[in-house]
Amino acid sequence: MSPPRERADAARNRAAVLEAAAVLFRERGVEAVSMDAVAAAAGVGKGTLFRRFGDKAGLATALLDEQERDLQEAILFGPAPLGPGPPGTKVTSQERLRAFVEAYLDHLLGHLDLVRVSETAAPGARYRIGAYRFWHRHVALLLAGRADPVADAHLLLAALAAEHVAAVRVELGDERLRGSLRGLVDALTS
Amino acid sequence: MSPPRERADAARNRAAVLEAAAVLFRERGVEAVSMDAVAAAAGVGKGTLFRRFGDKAGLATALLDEQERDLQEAILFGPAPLGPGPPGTKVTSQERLRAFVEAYLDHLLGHLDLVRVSETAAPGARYRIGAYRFWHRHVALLLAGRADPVADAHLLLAALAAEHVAAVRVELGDERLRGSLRGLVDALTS
DNA sequence: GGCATAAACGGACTATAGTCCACCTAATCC
DNA sequence: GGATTAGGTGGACTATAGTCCGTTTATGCC
Repeated sequence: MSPPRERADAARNRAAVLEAAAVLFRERGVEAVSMDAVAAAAGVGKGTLFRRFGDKAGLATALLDEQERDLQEAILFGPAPLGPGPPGTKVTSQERLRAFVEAYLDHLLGHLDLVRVSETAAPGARYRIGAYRFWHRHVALLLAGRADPVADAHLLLAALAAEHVAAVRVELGDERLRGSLRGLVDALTS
Repeated sequence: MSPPRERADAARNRAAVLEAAAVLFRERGVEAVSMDAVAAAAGVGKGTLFRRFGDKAGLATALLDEQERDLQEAILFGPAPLGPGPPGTKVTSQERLRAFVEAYLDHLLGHLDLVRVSETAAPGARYRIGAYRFWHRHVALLLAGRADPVADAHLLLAALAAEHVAAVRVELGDERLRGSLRGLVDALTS
């Protein structure tokens, strides 16, 4: 079974779409850009755009993919406290969880509109994409001491939903937002 | 300044729309009903429907209004632990918060699709509607012991967002969902 | 009752997401 | 290099949310 490679025209168009979308989103804001506009700017038909990315959330997810990979890498293999550090490193779950929340918030606040679209375009979209599963698994592992780490991990991630963070940020500002999340981590790992 | 009363035709149409919407939503599910269908069933033009309710979220909010009023009444004036009870009643903030979360979950799970639409139709819709403000104020008062009750109240309500509850419920079931929320309340009021 | 007016009405209109399918082409095999 | 074909392409099409504005009507006043 030779792995069926991606066809050259497909690869070209995928790159063109991502490039065009990145530019348009930066110039006009994610919300204000229609899928028609992205297709036109990429020199591609609507059908191609949707076949490849499914919907606007899929396009946003694809654009976020690279940055999220970096963060995921750092969590799995990077230095403590975000990552596990080299073998023998001493770091508590609480420290790692705090570091995760900080890092995730940095990531989120840096791409808030994009994440928001990727999470809210379709109902339940957030919970189906691979990234959520990754964050959830990581947090659940760090909450191993709790009665129901899986449920509690969802709870913590609810407070990190783009929609929620966007709304609360406007009212309270970044600092109080960060503070309350630190408080939550502490409350869950005390 | 005599208060300008609602015109008779307006009142009639408002009632017709709410009635028609309630029936259609029950029969076909909230998601599957278009605004056109609601307007047609109510014997009303699209313009009238949108003028009055703004958008689909507004319509859902109007439908929820009555039930939410009951809950709000019970919180403000009803018997303990959900309400304050008669003067002199002894009830802790933790007890009242637990009761609120239980009662709100009952309400939410009973109208999940409707609440979901009311919260997610427009970006940030959830945080602007009056009901959210009410729940937030109530929770913040009960969290008076915390360093930042306002921020922490948003945190707790994030875990009660319809989108979140709908997704987690499917994975964990109602019991574990309730359990994790009880755990959060305890963690925030310890 | 007739009139003035502000409010409400409703359907045509626009914009956008997302689907569908007839056609095209890159890769493969001989 | 020509035939084969899986997969890709793109634009016409549908469905729906939401807007606009000319027309209608309830209401208060004379």
